[in-house]
Amino acid sequence: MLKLKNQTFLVTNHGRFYKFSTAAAIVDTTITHTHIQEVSQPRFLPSLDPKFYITALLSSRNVSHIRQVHAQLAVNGVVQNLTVTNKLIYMYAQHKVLGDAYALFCDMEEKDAVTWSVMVGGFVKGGDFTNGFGTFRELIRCGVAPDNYTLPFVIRACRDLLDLKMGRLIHDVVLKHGLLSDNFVCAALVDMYAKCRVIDDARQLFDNMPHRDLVTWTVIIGGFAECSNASESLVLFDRMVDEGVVPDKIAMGTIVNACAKFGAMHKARLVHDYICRNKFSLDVILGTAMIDMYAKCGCVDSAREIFDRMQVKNVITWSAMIAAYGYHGRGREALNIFDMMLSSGVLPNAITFISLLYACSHSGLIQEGLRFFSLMWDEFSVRADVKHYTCMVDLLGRAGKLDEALNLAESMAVEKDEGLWSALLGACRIHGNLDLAERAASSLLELQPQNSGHYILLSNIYARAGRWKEVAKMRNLMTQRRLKKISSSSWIEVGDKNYQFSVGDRTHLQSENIYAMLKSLSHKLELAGYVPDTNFVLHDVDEEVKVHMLYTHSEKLAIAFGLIATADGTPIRITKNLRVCGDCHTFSKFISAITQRVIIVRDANRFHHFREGTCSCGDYW
DNA sequence: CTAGGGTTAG
Repeated sequence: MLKLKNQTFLVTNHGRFYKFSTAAAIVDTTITHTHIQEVSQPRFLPSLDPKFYITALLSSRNVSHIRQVHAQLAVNGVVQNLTVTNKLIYMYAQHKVLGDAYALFCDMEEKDAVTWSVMVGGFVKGGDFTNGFGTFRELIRCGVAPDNYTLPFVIRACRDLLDLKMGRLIHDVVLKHGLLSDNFVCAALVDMYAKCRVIDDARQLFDNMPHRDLVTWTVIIGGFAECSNASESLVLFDRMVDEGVVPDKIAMGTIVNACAKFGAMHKARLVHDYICRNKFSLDVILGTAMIDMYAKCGCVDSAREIFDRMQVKNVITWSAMIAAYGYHGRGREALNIFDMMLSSGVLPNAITFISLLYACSHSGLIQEGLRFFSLMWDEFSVRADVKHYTCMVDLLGRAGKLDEALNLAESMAVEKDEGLWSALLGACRIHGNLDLAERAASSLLELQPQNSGHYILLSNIYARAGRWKEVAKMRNLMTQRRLKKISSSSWIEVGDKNYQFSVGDRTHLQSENIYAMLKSLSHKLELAGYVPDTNFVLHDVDEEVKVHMLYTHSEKLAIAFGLIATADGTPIRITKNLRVCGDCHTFSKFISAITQRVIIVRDANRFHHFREGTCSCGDYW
């Protein structure tokens, strides 16, 4: 061992030098492992029982502690012990010192299965997927058999990267080594397929598992929710409980999220009840999820109750509550929560400000919105990104300040995305600025060439201006590019059941009645002055077909079903997984007027209350 | 000595 300058130590091991700084080189091994500490002069003991080092590493609380043990190991030659070195690599990786972990890994003359999985896992957990895959490839190249520890890590990397192609390759490796029977491996595959939205493959693996454990259940339940299959998600949860698998708080969090996503109020109450009965603590994650669930089921006051009862709140909790008030059009209360947040000493982040600015725009709080927009950088060093600008464009646009909205968008340093152009387009709706609308729509088309809605929109803007050549061009482009339909669903809850409708849905048992209801309504709607906004249908189809197409929106189907299935006086609550088109809003407005029913539409997490032909919530339809 | 699922916005 050499002492360099007076603070640095070099320790040799197998002819290789390890460099340690002051804190690193010193371990007083005469005292127990819990007392690793700095002393002025290093005192080294001869090699000790590997177990000692393991315990020392286990109690290391920071990188400097790990380095100290490492130094001691190097001096005493214990580094050559596989178990100890593996643990050392593991600890370095845990503390995200991947360079040191890898240096050690490369130095090892002999590696075992643990060494490989610790290294692959270290890279993947640290988010370094390239090196994670690289190390895995190296493992294969060295003729080592991948095992049930290593594989979940690489599968997880595929999941995080949404790399389905690689995922399928790894799936083959799993089959080749007969490891599908391992729950960790299989659950990872199910999760990977679900996150890549190949839910059928996930389901198939899941169904073929002999002993499904809680994690796999959680993964598939969350997977179906993520893939917008509400009924399967909720049903699977019940099936899991029926089969005697006891959910933990993570599983509860998953089902809470499913309820939030689908606005499944009845189920939400049951889940809440289950959580109370089984005495789950309202930890910060589950509590926050429940706030979100109640808010997205339309019950912002229940959300607030949970919020008030939570002992620990983090920035996500506060942001969720602000967002909840925001999309219910209760802007003042959202601002109030923000003030409380600041008083409690929690710092807002970028998402907090998105929620806050949205709350302002949906409640018409123009001045406040502008104030927060400048304050976020000046006082909280949160830089405005495109989402914040979108909120501001929305806010100014709704207020009729189209020029200011445009100026703001122009002044942005960041690139405009789809949401920003949509907000500008929304602003154009109010003030009919054709040039800007055309620009916005063509930008949308450029950004999302696969979204057929943009083509139709632009085509109609041209049609309105009588530019038929361009209309034809749009039509041709659409056929050329063989566009996928954007799939959109609506959910409605009647009693304790949830019903899902997709565009043009005829699978529902009461389809006949639903379409008959829409037909019988159409006359009354017409009398009331409802003119279908054919903006959202292609221009060169027959008028009759057009009107038919208008009545096949998932939301309208759901509302018609709601009129049939619910008792008079019950508000109809619809949840939609995409932002609804303008005509759906107009439609809802007229339906609420002629039927005297309250219709609550939730889309893209915004709530619109239609009562006797009016819409609250700062919407400009 | 190694392993998995969960919170806000979009």
